[in-house]
Amino acid sequence: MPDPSATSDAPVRPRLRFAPSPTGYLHVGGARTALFNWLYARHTGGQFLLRIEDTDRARSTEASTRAIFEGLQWLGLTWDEEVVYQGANLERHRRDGERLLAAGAAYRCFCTPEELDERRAAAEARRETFRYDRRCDRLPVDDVERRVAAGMPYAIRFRVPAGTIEWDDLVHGRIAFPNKDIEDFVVLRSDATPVYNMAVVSDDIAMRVTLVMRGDDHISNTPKQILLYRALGADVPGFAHLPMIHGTDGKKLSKRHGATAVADYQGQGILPTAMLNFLALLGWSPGGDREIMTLPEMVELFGPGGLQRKAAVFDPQKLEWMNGQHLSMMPLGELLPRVTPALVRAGLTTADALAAQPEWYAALVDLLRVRARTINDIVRQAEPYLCETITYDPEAVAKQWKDPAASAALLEASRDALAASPSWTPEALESALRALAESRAIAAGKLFQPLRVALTGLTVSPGIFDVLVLLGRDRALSRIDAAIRHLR
RNA sequence: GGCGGUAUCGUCUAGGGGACUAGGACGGAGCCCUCUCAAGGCUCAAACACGGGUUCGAAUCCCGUUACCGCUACCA
Repeated sequence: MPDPSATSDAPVRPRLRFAPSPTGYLHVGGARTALFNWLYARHTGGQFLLRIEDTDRARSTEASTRAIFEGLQWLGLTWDEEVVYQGANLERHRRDGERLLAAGAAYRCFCTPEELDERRAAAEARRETFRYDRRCDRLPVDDVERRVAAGMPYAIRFRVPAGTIEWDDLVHGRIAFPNKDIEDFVVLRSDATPVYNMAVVSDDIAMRVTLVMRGDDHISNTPKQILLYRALGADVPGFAHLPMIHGTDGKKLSKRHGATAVADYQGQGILPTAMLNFLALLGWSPGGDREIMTLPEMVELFGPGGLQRKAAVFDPQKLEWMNGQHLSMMPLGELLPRVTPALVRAGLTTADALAAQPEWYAALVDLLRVRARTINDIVRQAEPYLCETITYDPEAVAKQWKDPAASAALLEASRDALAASPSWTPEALESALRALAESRAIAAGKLFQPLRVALTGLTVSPGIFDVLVLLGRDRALSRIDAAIRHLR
């Protein structure tokens, strides 16, 4: 059996990259871009690479880089190979820029940024479109040499040839830009640092990226980049431009819209798998009515055919609903380790205490998760079962213990019926209480609701018999006693 | 302004010339279940931006218009 990778015509495995700038936290738009790149790579058996675009020294921070790693790790979007730091490749970017000059694809431009600004302003005042007029490209050779010899600073500008640049975008189909609309752009500044498009193309070539998948705000950068690939003699990769994510008001998602960092959602008790599922559906659909998916299912179903061209609005409500779905379907064994730290952080218990009674703990979470949409919801509901004393919710008292004397009497009867039950199981307790209700000719609910307040202090909880069992005989009976004392 | 992109219920979307009286989901309204709250089940309201073509036939193809978004730097 020949090794397929050894044959020269073996298909190239796709190589994709996620290339965030470390200028803040990992936001949901970036997370979705990462997800789509990751899904494509995993689906095709390709590679998913990570590049930190830290060339903007002023805005890049180490904390942001860490936040990106942590966000990606939390989501489970693992990357292949070493992380590439763009800043480390500055020398190559410069060499590639100079290669352009040497090859005659670019020229020296002695116009200063100030002069350019002036001309741009003047053109604008005349209501004309400003485009660099190539004056430096028309400088006589000896003039250029004289200026260089004199140490005059210059930028390196790419000479855009005539023609049209077009490509088949994986999400948009064919996109074309007439070259006349692309001005001769700077690739190396006068301080010899590379400009964004130069650095990106240089790195993507070096990383052997075959598919550039990114936000569609980069569509107009693409023709310039294609020009650079060609001038550098490199293969042009494929492109896939994903739609933006907007806030509820239809504008580009920003801090104004509240939580935009994936860490925010982590803090709200959203599960990574739900976050991923939700993000996947923002701009992609597997077709048909499929909505709830696990990560492996997404990997299997993912394809460029389902990619959307229109910007999507981020709807936190649907995210929460989806999280509830994932909360319910996730194996308890996976859920528990995520709930425990939240419970501990809330000061309701300790990890050791929970570990001491694993079955009880599992039963508790299993009961609570049905009516929770986030892990934080579970935490909010867990207090009556984890803490020794409870507080009575004033509204619950007002509603269910309207007549204290009558309520106390009812509780007393319930207490006796429960205490007399031969076993402390949901079934036995239920028949005990229902028999009591029947003997008194009252609706069972008239018994259950006041009892619920006595047991939990609240008007809402899991089924009353489950609560009774969860609390255990001693604790349940003593809480009823306490409620009776409170009422008298 | 120039260039590019986009346009199906409030939102996410299915749809890729006839199967569309346009389907699903979130959210909303209501009903059922029921010890509360959830979950679940059922029902209802809710959309093809507009105008021209092409075609026997258009949500689907083409062209305009409009609206929205992006880019337009020696930012990334």
